[in-house]
Amino acid sequence: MTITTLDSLSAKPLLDWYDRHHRDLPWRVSPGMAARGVKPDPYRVWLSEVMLQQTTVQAVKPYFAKFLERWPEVTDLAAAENDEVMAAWAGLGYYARARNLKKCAEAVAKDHRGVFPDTETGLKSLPGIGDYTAAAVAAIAFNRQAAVMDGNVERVISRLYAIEAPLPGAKPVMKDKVTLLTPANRPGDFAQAMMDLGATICTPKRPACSLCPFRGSCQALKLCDPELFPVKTAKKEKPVRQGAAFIAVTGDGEILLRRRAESGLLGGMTEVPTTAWTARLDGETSVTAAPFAAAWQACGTVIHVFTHFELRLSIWRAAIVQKLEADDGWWEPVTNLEAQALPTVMKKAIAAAIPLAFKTSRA
DNA sequence: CACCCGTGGCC
DNA sequence: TGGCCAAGGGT
Repeated sequence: MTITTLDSLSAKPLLDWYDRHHRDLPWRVSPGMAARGVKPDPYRVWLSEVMLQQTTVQAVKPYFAKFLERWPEVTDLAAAENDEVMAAWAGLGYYARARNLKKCAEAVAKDHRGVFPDTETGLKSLPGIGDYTAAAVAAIAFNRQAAVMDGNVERVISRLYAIEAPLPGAKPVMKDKVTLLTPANRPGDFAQAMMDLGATICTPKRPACSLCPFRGSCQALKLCDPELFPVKTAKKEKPVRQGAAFIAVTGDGEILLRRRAESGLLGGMTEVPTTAWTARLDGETSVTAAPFAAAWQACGTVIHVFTHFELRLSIWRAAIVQKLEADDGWWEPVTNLEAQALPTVMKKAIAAAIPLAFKTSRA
Protein backbone atom coordinates (compact mmCIF):
# COMPACT_ATOMS: atom_id res chain seq x y z
CA MET A 1 0.00 0.00 0.00
CA THR A 2 1.07 3.57 -0.55
CA ILE A 3 0.63 5.94 2.33
CA THR A 4 1.85 9.49 2.08
CA THR A 5 3.43 10.21 5.40
CA LEU A 6 5.49 13.12 6.61
CA ASP A 7 8.56 10.98 6.19
CA SER A 8 8.04 11.12 2.46
CA LEU A 9 7.79 14.90 2.46
CA SER A 10 9.90 16.17 -0.43
CA ALA A 11 11.28 19.54 -1.38
CA LYS A 12 10.38 18.94 -5.03
CA PRO A 13 6.81 20.36 -5.02
CA LEU A 14 8.06 23.47 -3.27
CA LEU A 15 10.90 24.00 -5.77
CA ASP A 16 8.45 23.56 -8.65
CA TRP A 17 6.16 26.10 -7.02
CA TYR A 18 9.12 28.47 -6.57
CA ASP A 19 10.05 28.21 -10.25
CA ARG A 20 6.60 29.53 -11.13
CA HIS A 21 5.74 31.86 -8.27
CA HIS A 22 8.98 33.23 -6.81
CA ARG A 23 9.09 36.90 -5.95
CA ASP A 24 11.37 39.11 -8.04
CA LEU A 25 13.61 40.97 -5.61
CA PRO A 26 16.52 43.34 -6.31
CA TRP A 27 19.07 41.17 -4.48
CA ARG A 28 17.82 37.87 -5.87
CA VAL A 29 19.04 35.74 -8.79
CA SER A 30 15.86 34.19 -10.16
CA PRO A 31 15.79 30.48 -11.11
CA GLY A 32 15.68 31.47 -14.77
CA MET A 33 18.79 33.62 -14.50
CA ALA A 34 20.57 30.96 -12.47
CA ALA A 35 19.86 28.47 -15.27
CA ARG A 36 21.74 30.83 -17.60
CA GLY A 37 24.75 30.74 -15.33
CA VAL A 38 24.23 33.93 -13.35
CA LYS A 39 25.80 33.62 -9.90
CA PRO A 40 24.62 35.52 -6.85
CA ASP A 41 26.96 38.20 -5.46
CA PRO A 42 27.79 37.25 -1.83
CA TYR A 43 28.08 40.93 -0.89
CA ARG A 44 24.54 41.65 -2.08
CA VAL A 45 23.17 38.50 -0.49
CA TRP A 46 24.79 39.38 2.84
CA LEU A 47 23.76 43.06 2.68
CA SER A 48 20.14 42.16 1.94
CA GLU A 49 20.00 39.48 4.64
CA VAL A 50 21.27 41.84 7.33
CA MET A 51 18.82 44.54 6.26
CA LEU A 52 15.98 42.02 6.22
CA GLN A 53 16.55 40.93 9.82
CA GLN A 54 13.21 41.68 11.50
CA THR A 55 12.45 44.13 8.70
CA THR A 56 9.96 44.01 5.83
CA VAL A 57 10.93 43.64 2.17
CA GLN A 58 9.26 46.93 1.28
CA ALA A 59 11.19 48.84 3.93
CA VAL A 60 14.49 47.35 2.81
CA LYS A 61 14.25 48.02 -0.94
CA PRO A 62 15.18 51.74 -0.99
CA TYR A 63 17.95 51.24 1.59
CA PHE A 64 19.43 48.34 -0.37
CA ALA A 65 19.50 50.46 -3.54
CA LYS A 66 21.08 53.38 -1.70
CA PHE A 67 23.80 51.27 -0.09
CA LEU A 68 24.62 49.45 -3.31
CA GLU A 69 24.91 52.70 -5.24
CA ARG A 70 27.11 54.34 -2.64
CA TRP A 71 29.19 51.27 -1.73
CA PRO A 72 29.14 48.82 -4.69
CA GLU A 73 31.63 46.37 -3.13
CA VAL A 74 32.28 45.18 0.40
CA THR A 75 35.68 46.91 0.30
CA ASP A 76 33.92 50.22 -0.42
CA LEU A 77 31.74 49.77 2.65
CA ALA A 78 34.79 48.80 4.70
CA ALA A 79 36.49 52.06 3.69
CA ALA A 80 33.45 54.25 4.39
CA GLU A 81 33.09 56.64 7.32
CA ASN A 82 31.08 55.28 10.25
CA ASP A 83 28.92 58.40 10.40
CA GLU A 84 28.01 58.11 6.74
CA VAL A 85 26.93 54.51 7.18
CA MET A 86 24.86 55.34 10.27
CA ALA A 87 23.22 58.27 8.46
CA ALA A 88 22.42 56.03 5.48
CA TRP A 89 20.91 53.43 7.83
CA ALA A 90 18.84 56.01 9.76
CA GLY A 91 15.17 55.04 9.77
CA LEU A 92 15.71 51.33 9.25
CA GLY A 93 15.97 50.58 12.97
CA TYR A 94 17.97 48.14 15.09
CA TYR A 95 21.08 50.28 14.73
CA ALA A 96 23.42 47.65 16.15
CA ARG A 97 22.92 45.98 12.77
CA ALA A 98 24.55 48.97 11.06
CA ARG A 99 27.46 49.02 13.49
CA ASN A 100 28.01 45.30 12.99
CA LEU A 101 27.53 45.62 9.23
CA LYS A 102 30.46 48.03 9.14
CA LYS A 103 32.59 45.83 11.40
CA CYS A 104 31.78 42.81 9.25
CA ALA A 105 32.75 44.61 6.04
CA GLU A 106 36.03 45.65 7.64
CA ALA A 107 36.72 42.08 8.78
CA VAL A 108 36.03 40.68 5.31
CA ALA A 109 38.24 43.32 3.71
CA LYS A 110 41.08 43.01 6.19
CA ASP A 111 41.05 39.36 7.31
CA HIS A 112 39.63 37.69 4.18
CA ARG A 113 41.09 39.77 1.33
CA GLY A 114 37.66 41.15 0.50
CA VAL A 115 36.15 37.71 -0.10
CA PHE A 116 33.31 36.40 2.07
CA PRO A 117 33.87 33.01 3.76
CA ASP A 118 31.88 30.36 1.86
CA THR A 119 30.93 28.14 4.81
CA GLU A 120 28.30 28.48 7.51
CA THR A 121 30.94 28.30 10.24
CA GLY A 122 33.18 30.87 8.62
CA LEU A 123 30.29 33.26 8.08
CA LYS A 124 28.98 32.91 11.62
CA SER A 125 32.30 34.05 13.05
CA LEU A 126 31.69 37.51 11.54
CA PRO A 127 29.97 40.40 13.39
CA GLY A 128 26.19 40.59 12.94
CA ILE A 129 25.96 37.14 11.36
CA GLY A 130 24.10 34.64 13.52
CA ASP A 131 22.50 31.26 12.90
CA TYR A 132 19.98 32.48 10.37
CA THR A 133 22.17 34.80 8.31
CA ALA A 134 25.10 32.35 8.22
CA ALA A 135 22.86 29.61 6.86
CA ALA A 136 21.08 31.94 4.45
CA VAL A 137 24.28 33.33 2.89
CA ALA A 138 25.89 29.87 2.78
CA ALA A 139 22.87 28.41 1.00
CA ILE A 140 21.91 31.30 -1.28
CA ALA A 141 25.34 32.68 -2.20
CA PHE A 142 27.43 29.49 -2.04
CA ASN A 143 24.94 26.69 -2.70
CA ARG A 144 25.71 25.00 0.63
CA GLN A 145 23.21 22.53 2.06
CA ALA A 146 22.51 24.73 5.09
CA ALA A 147 19.24 24.62 7.02
CA VAL A 148 17.77 28.11 6.96
CA MET A 149 15.20 28.96 9.61
CA ASP A 150 13.58 32.34 10.08
CA GLY A 151 10.12 33.41 11.21
CA ASN A 152 8.57 32.31 7.90
CA VAL A 153 10.16 28.87 8.03
CA GLU A 154 9.11 28.46 11.66
CA ARG A 155 5.51 29.13 10.67
CA VAL A 156 5.58 26.78 7.68
CA ILE A 157 7.26 23.95 9.63
CA SER A 158 5.03 24.35 12.68
CA ARG A 159 2.01 23.89 10.43
CA LEU A 160 3.41 21.09 8.28
CA TYR A 161 4.07 19.03 11.42
CA ALA A 162 1.34 20.54 13.65
CA ILE A 163 3.93 21.28 16.33
CA GLU A 164 2.11 22.17 19.54
CA ALA A 165 5.16 23.06 21.60
CA PRO A 166 5.45 26.86 21.86
CA LEU A 167 8.20 29.07 20.43
CA PRO A 168 10.92 29.89 21.13
CA GLY A 169 11.42 26.60 23.00
CA ALA A 170 10.36 24.53 20.00
CA LYS A 171 13.04 26.04 17.78
CA PRO A 172 15.51 23.09 17.95
CA VAL A 173 12.75 20.63 17.02
CA MET A 174 11.76 22.77 14.06
CA LYS A 175 15.41 23.15 13.02
CA ASP A 176 15.71 19.36 12.88
CA LYS A 177 12.72 19.19 10.54
CA VAL A 178 14.20 21.85 8.26
CA THR A 179 17.53 20.02 8.19
CA LEU A 180 15.82 16.81 7.03
CA LEU A 181 13.81 18.70 4.43
CA THR A 182 16.65 20.77 2.93
CA PRO A 183 17.78 19.19 -0.37
CA ALA A 184 21.36 18.81 -1.58
CA ASN A 185 20.17 20.19 -4.91
CA ARG A 186 19.25 23.89 -4.95
CA PRO A 187 19.45 24.47 -1.17
CA GLY A 188 19.48 28.23 -1.71
CA ASP A 189 16.33 28.19 -3.80
CA PHE A 190 14.74 25.89 -1.24
CA ALA A 191 15.45 28.39 1.54
CA GLN A 192 14.11 31.28 -0.50
CA ALA A 193 11.10 29.21 -1.52
CA MET A 194 10.23 28.45 2.11
CA MET A 195 10.42 32.16 2.90
CA ASP A 196 8.38 33.15 -0.16
CA LEU A 197 5.81 30.53 0.78
CA GLY A 198 5.60 31.92 4.30
CA ALA A 199 5.35 35.48 3.03
CA THR A 200 2.72 34.93 0.33
CA ILE A 201 0.80 31.67 1.01
CA CYS A 202 1.46 30.35 4.50
CA THR A 203 0.76 33.75 6.07
CA PRO A 204 0.12 34.38 9.79
CA LYS A 205 -3.56 35.18 9.18
CA ARG A 206 -5.85 33.60 6.60
CA PRO A 207 -3.29 31.42 4.81
CA ALA A 208 -4.10 30.52 1.19
CA CYS A 209 -3.87 26.77 1.74
CA SER A 210 -5.62 25.89 -1.53
CA LEU A 211 -2.62 27.33 -3.40
CA CYS A 212 0.04 25.66 -1.26
CA PRO A 213 2.36 23.04 -2.76
CA PHE A 214 2.30 21.25 0.62
CA ARG A 215 -1.50 21.20 0.92
CA GLY A 216 -1.62 17.41 0.57
CA SER A 217 0.78 16.77 3.44
CA CYS A 218 0.15 19.59 5.91
CA GLN A 219 -0.77 18.14 9.32
CA ALA A 220 -2.30 21.38 10.60
CA LEU A 221 -4.57 21.58 7.57
CA LYS A 222 -5.52 17.95 7.95
CA LEU A 223 -6.09 17.96 11.71
CA CYS A 224 -7.40 21.38 12.65
CA ASP A 225 -6.57 24.94 11.59
CA PRO A 226 -3.18 26.13 10.28
CA GLU A 227 -3.83 29.58 11.73
CA LEU A 228 -3.43 28.10 15.21
CA PHE A 229 0.30 27.63 14.50
CA PRO A 230 2.93 28.45 15.50
CA VAL A 231 2.11 28.43 19.22
CA LYS A 232 4.01 31.12 21.09
CA THR A 233 4.62 31.82 24.77
CA ALA A 234 2.77 34.84 26.09
CA LYS A 235 4.70 38.09 25.97
CA LYS A 236 4.75 40.60 28.79
CA GLU A 237 3.19 44.00 28.47
CA LYS A 238 5.06 47.12 27.43
CA PRO A 239 5.98 49.63 30.15
CA VAL A 240 5.67 53.37 29.55
CA ARG A 241 8.60 55.77 29.90
CA GLN A 242 8.54 59.54 29.79
CA GLY A 243 10.91 62.38 29.09
CA ALA A 244 11.37 65.78 27.44
CA ALA A 245 13.20 66.85 24.30
CA PHE A 246 14.51 70.33 23.57
CA ILE A 247 14.72 71.86 20.11
CA ALA A 248 16.91 74.95 20.19
CA VAL A 249 17.05 76.97 16.95
CA THR A 250 19.16 80.05 16.23
CA GLY A 251 18.21 82.99 14.05
CA ASP A 252 20.58 81.56 11.45
CA GLY A 253 18.49 78.40 11.35
CA GLU A 254 20.84 76.12 13.27
CA ILE A 255 19.66 73.44 15.68
CA LEU A 256 21.50 72.00 18.67
CA LEU A 257 22.28 68.28 18.22
CA ARG A 258 24.14 65.68 20.28
CA ARG A 259 25.54 62.23 19.73
CA ARG A 260 24.18 59.33 21.75
CA ALA A 261 26.38 56.78 23.50
CA GLU A 262 27.92 54.16 21.21
CA SER A 263 26.01 51.25 22.71
CA GLY A 264 22.50 50.69 23.97
CA LEU A 265 19.29 52.23 22.73
CA LEU A 266 19.80 54.13 19.45
CA GLY A 267 23.53 53.65 20.01
CA GLY A 268 25.79 55.97 18.03
CA MET A 269 22.86 57.87 16.57
CA THR A 270 22.19 61.61 16.67
CA GLU A 271 19.61 63.26 18.95
CA VAL A 272 18.38 66.60 20.24
CA PRO A 273 19.04 67.22 23.95
CA THR A 274 16.63 65.22 26.08
CA THR A 275 16.13 64.29 29.70
CA ALA A 276 16.60 60.70 30.75
CA TRP A 277 13.69 58.50 29.72
CA THR A 278 12.41 57.37 33.05
CA ALA A 279 9.80 54.89 34.09
CA ARG A 280 8.42 57.52 36.47
CA LEU A 281 5.53 59.35 34.89
CA ASP A 282 6.02 62.31 37.24
CA GLY A 283 9.60 62.90 36.11
CA GLU A 284 11.34 65.87 34.54
CA THR A 285 9.23 66.70 31.53
CA SER A 286 9.28 70.46 31.83
CA VAL A 287 11.58 73.36 31.11
CA THR A 288 13.25 72.84 34.46
CA ALA A 289 15.25 70.07 32.78
CA ALA A 290 16.31 72.11 29.74
CA PRO A 291 20.02 72.15 28.80
CA PHE A 292 20.11 75.92 29.34
CA ALA A 293 17.76 78.77 30.15
CA ALA A 294 15.74 80.10 27.24
CA ALA A 295 12.18 81.06 26.30
CA TRP A 296 11.05 77.45 25.96
CA GLN A 297 7.63 76.92 24.44
CA ALA A 298 5.64 73.69 24.68
CA CYS A 299 5.08 71.91 21.35
CA GLY A 300 2.99 69.00 22.52
CA THR A 301 3.87 65.37 23.10
CA VAL A 302 5.36 62.77 20.77
CA ILE A 303 4.52 59.12 21.43
CA HIS A 304 6.91 56.55 20.03
CA VAL A 305 6.72 52.80 20.56
CA PHE A 306 9.97 50.89 20.80
CA THR A 307 10.29 47.12 20.95
CA HIS A 308 10.14 46.92 24.71
CA PHE A 309 8.64 50.20 25.93
CA GLU A 310 6.46 53.11 24.91
CA LEU A 311 8.00 56.59 25.08
CA ARG A 312 6.04 59.78 25.75
CA LEU A 313 8.24 62.72 24.90
CA SER A 314 7.28 66.30 25.80
CA ILE A 315 8.58 68.63 23.10
CA TRP A 316 9.96 72.09 23.85
CA ARG A 317 11.18 74.72 21.38
CA ALA A 318 13.16 77.94 21.87
CA ALA A 319 14.53 80.62 19.55
CA ILE A 320 18.14 81.21 20.54
CA VAL A 321 19.46 84.75 20.36
CA GLN A 322 22.98 84.13 21.57
CA LYS A 323 24.44 80.82 20.47
CA LEU A 324 26.23 79.14 23.36
CA GLU A 325 29.13 76.84 22.71
CA ALA A 326 27.70 73.52 23.75
CA ASP A 327 30.40 71.30 25.15
CA ASP A 328 28.70 68.04 24.28
CA GLY A 329 26.98 68.82 21.00
CA TRP A 330 27.05 70.94 17.88
CA TRP A 331 24.91 73.38 15.92
CA GLU A 332 23.65 71.99 12.62
CA PRO A 333 21.82 73.90 9.86
CA VAL A 334 18.19 72.77 9.82
CA THR A 335 18.54 72.50 6.04
CA ASN A 336 21.11 69.74 6.56
CA LEU A 337 19.09 67.48 8.86
CA GLU A 338 18.49 64.92 6.12
CA ALA A 339 22.19 64.05 6.15
CA GLN A 340 22.23 63.34 9.90
CA ALA A 341 21.97 59.96 11.61
CA LEU A 342 18.60 60.81 13.14
CA PRO A 343 16.43 57.90 14.28
CA THR A 344 12.72 58.18 13.60
CA VAL A 345 11.81 59.20 17.13
CA MET A 346 14.14 62.21 16.83
CA LYS A 347 12.71 63.19 13.45
CA LYS A 348 9.27 63.10 15.05
CA ALA A 349 10.46 65.28 17.93
CA ILE A 350 12.06 67.84 15.61
CA ALA A 351 9.04 67.83 13.28
CA ALA A 352 6.78 68.58 16.24
CA ALA A 353 8.78 71.76 16.89
CA ILE A 354 9.72 72.61 13.30
CA PRO A 355 6.94 71.29 11.03
CA LEU A 356 8.91 71.96 7.83
CA ALA A 357 12.17 70.41 9.00
CA PHE A 358 11.76 67.31 6.83
CA LYS A 359 10.40 66.99 3.32
CA THR A 360 8.45 63.87 4.23
CA SER A 361 7.11 65.18 7.50
CA ARG A 362 4.50 62.59 8.20
CA ALA A 363 5.52 62.36 11.84
C1' DC B 1 17.96 31.80 28.60
C1' DA B 2 15.74 36.16 29.05
C1' DC B 3 16.30 40.47 27.82
C1' DC B 4 17.63 44.31 24.94
C1' DC B 5 17.21 46.46 20.49
C1' DG B 6 13.35 50.24 15.81
C1' DT B 7 10.16 50.89 12.64
C1' DG B 8 6.10 50.84 9.66
C1' DG B 9 2.16 48.45 7.92
C1' DC B 10 -1.59 45.55 8.55
C1' DC B 11 -6.43 44.12 9.88
C1' DT C 1 -7.24 51.28 17.37
C1' DG C 2 -3.83 48.67 19.13
C1' DG C 3 -1.66 44.39 19.11
C1' DC C 4 0.87 41.68 15.97
C1' DC C 5 4.34 40.93 12.89
C1' DA C 6 8.71 41.26 9.56
C1' DA C 7 14.61 37.03 5.92
C1' DG C 8 17.35 38.02 14.18
C1' DG C 9 21.79 39.08 16.72
C1' DG C 10 24.25 40.17 20.90
C1' DT C 11 24.81 39.61 25.63
